[in-house]
Amino acid sequence: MRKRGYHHGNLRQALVDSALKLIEEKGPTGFTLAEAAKRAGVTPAAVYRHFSGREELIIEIAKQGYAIFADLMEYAYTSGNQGALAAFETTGRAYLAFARKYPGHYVAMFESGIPIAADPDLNHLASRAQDVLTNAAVELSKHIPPEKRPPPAMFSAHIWALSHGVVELYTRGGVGSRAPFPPEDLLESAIGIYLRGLGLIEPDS
Amino acid sequence: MRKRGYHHGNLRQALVDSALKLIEEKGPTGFTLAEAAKRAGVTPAAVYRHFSGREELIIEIAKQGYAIFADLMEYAYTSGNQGALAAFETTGRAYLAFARKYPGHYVAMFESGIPIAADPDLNHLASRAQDVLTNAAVELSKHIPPEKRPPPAMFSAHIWALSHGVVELYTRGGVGSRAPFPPEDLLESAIGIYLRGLGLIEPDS
DNA sequence: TGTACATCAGTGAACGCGCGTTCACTGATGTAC
DNA sequence: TGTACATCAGTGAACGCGCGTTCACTGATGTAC
Repeated sequence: MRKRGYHHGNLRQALVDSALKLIEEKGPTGFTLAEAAKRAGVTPAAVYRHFSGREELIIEIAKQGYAIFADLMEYAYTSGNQGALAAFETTGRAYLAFARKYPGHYVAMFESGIPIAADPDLNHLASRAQDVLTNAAVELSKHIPPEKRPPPAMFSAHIWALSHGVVELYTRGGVGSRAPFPPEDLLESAIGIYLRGLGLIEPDS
Repeated sequence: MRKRGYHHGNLRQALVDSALKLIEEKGPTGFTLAEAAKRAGVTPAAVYRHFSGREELIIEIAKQGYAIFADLMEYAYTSGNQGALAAFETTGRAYLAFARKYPGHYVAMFESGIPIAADPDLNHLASRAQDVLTNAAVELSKHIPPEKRPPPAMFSAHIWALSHGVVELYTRGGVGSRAPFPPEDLLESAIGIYLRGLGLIEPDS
């Protein structure tokens, strides 16, 4: 129990929380201001004391999502006494773990259609998340001979695209629902093959 | 000009077409039955002569999308006198080309939230599209020593996920809008590295 | 400690809107004789 | 070829609904004296 403020306590965060639950339950479209307010035990009009409108609430969720995401990725990357390679693979796994554990945030970040440029803070937080991935790529790149080294930003873009694709196609009831591979295995094996292609894993190991 | 039927001619397809335009213009959420009917020059109620409701219209669009998609991929794969490797890369490029040329279909297929299992025809068409990719993977797999060959279905799932991820993140105004790599380059280089990891491209070529 | 006052989070009612869907209908088209 | 009839694609009006948003308000909380 946190310290309570005026009437509700912390309505702003309570609204974020019920919006998250709504998104998780009903998908990206299933979120409405009215319903989120109702779940927080409050009149729809009360929302406007804390947000300028529907979009700003979604932006707030995306912001919190990017913050958690960046922390999680950074922690996965730096924790443990792993080499650059193992650290990179841990980070890949952390991506999927995030998508699973924070589906509402994930939707707000990647499927809600909000333009990241719309808000400076959001932009900054998204950049930070991207930097974590890119730094991991830079670190790992040092083990590749310079002449066959791809730009680290491209490197990390590849991994991000691959991870996102796995999440979208194979962790929901989409195209891949027939395929009998757990998303985790799918992503791990793909990253393994990719890193081998970069010469970072010995062909025979 | 096709042969005209009763009053409108071919309202069913006209509705599909205006729905597609709407999705392309306003995103996945921006499509409504009422607006699609209006654009087709018809009352909203007329829609119900051809579809049981909103969802059935979206399903029809997805079906047509999967049919075009499978044709396109198949054509890309079989056309030209290319080796298995070149054919595979052409197919990857065809994926992106489809997403660009048929954005409305793409959205209906992958972002509309309709469960493929909802309609047997849809399911069948989606399977066909998937089979094209998997067959390409099977063919290419023959060049990999059996003991290090991944299951072809996994192989093709990797490529599909990668392609989808590139489309979602880097062809819209999303996270990747900052990254200065054209999606086509991103996908091509990623597939190249991946195939090298499978031992299908010589390390030094 | 007690009282008067200012603040402002949340209320409740109302709004205009566009949605998906229904229904009895009408009138153009195709068909049988 | 001409007429009578059946079909059925599209109409127009209406529905109930929930949405996002606004507004004047109220009453609990925090603050000054």
